[in-house]
Amino acid sequence: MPPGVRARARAETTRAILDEARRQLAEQGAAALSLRSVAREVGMVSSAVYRYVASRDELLTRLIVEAYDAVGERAEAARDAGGPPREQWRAVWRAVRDWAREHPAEYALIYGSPVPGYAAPAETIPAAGRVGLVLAGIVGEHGDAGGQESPWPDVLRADLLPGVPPALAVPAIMAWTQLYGTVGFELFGQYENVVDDRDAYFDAVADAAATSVGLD
Amino acid sequence: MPPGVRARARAETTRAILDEARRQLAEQGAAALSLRSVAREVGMVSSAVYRYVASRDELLTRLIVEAYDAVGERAEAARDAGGPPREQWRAVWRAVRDWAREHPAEYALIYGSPVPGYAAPAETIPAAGRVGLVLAGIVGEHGDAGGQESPWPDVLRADLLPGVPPALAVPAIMAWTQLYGTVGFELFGQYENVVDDRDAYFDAVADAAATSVGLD
DNA sequence: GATGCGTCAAGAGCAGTGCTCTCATTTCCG
DNA sequence: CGGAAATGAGAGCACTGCTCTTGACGCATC
Repeated sequence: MPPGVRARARAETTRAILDEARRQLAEQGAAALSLRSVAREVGMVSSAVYRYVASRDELLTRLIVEAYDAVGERAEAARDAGGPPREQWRAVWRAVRDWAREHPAEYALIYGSPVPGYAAPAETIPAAGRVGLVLAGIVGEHGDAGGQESPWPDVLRADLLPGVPPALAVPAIMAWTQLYGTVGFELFGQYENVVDDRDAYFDAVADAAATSVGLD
Repeated sequence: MPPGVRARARAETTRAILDEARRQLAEQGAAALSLRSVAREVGMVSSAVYRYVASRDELLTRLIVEAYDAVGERAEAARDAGGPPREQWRAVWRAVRDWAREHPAEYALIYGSPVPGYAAPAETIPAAGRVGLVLAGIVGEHGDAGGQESPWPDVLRADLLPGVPPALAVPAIMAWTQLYGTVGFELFGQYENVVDDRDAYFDAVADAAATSVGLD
């Protein structure tokens, strides 16, 4: 069965709407994203857009999933480029940072303050975990806990990071947090007049984090 | 000269507007904050509010400054409660986290994604630095660099953290970032299904950070 | 091949927003 | 006391998300 003219047109229109929405998101941020102006730009009347997208919130949800997937893909590609563990780790960190700097509005959408009145629906959850999985994978494969008992309290959900030694689980979560904290602070201007050489600082943070999760 | 009826009324009206705005911010978030509904609630017509607040952005700016001051005050109070350095450090961390959990919308306003189209004006800068100053103060007073050369690249603005040993400056910035990263992740739901015991986890992070900046 | 079902775009309309302008009233100060 | 400044009210503009109705079109079935 060929998709049929109608199905094809629908797919194309949907794509056009999402693309235009992402464009506007990138240009003016999530709060300024307007269904009406997306419609205008795509060349239809606002009410017609509702045939393709149930609401403004649903449009945002789709953009969120796409963003999670985009950064996740970049992180996975960085990991797959190989090299020694520490280099892999740094490559993934850099990939996240680079993606964030290329797509600040999308980064803000997924890691910034939640859009008010908007609760992330379930379909975003798997996409949201991809970067974390990549980091956990590196730690699980190459992290050296030093053969010690875990000095950390037992605070994580069980089976959260399979393959990661218990003594490295908490450090891994801390490192994951540090990654997004650092990228967020840089992106949202908190390092203005604080950190001069952002590249070098970021690499230093990545390296410190690598040490904390037992790489090398 | 007594302030006069007019000046007093003006101060009261301004206060009422700001209070109502903060209430709405707390209840529905920054994007849902509407000058018109603030006006309604305060009991005047929307155009009259513009006699007190130049624009919605200016209203947000005032709320931002008040929020920075509030969390800064709490952090200073925690430091001033005394105790050994490590305890002081943890108290400040907890103060920030507690304030954030009590005022999530305000926290999101100052540390979340910037409201689109909104650039933080200069008057927010001093207020924004208060918590960082508190942390830097503790490190400067009690941080022990171990007498070593700084293994960190020279990436920070000169004279940024007076009194802090050079070897501890980068760790201090990293710790400051980690604090807000951790609080933000908890607040914005990234630890959902990840970290079970948030209190214990947070204390563990605070402790690790304390060690990294040479406390004890 | 004609027909009727379901999808689709368009338009009008509702309630809300930020912001500006005008106008009347009130308070203050010389 | 009278003019100047400050204040509040109202109308109005251009915009938003979203709903409902109306008319046209593609397409599978009879």
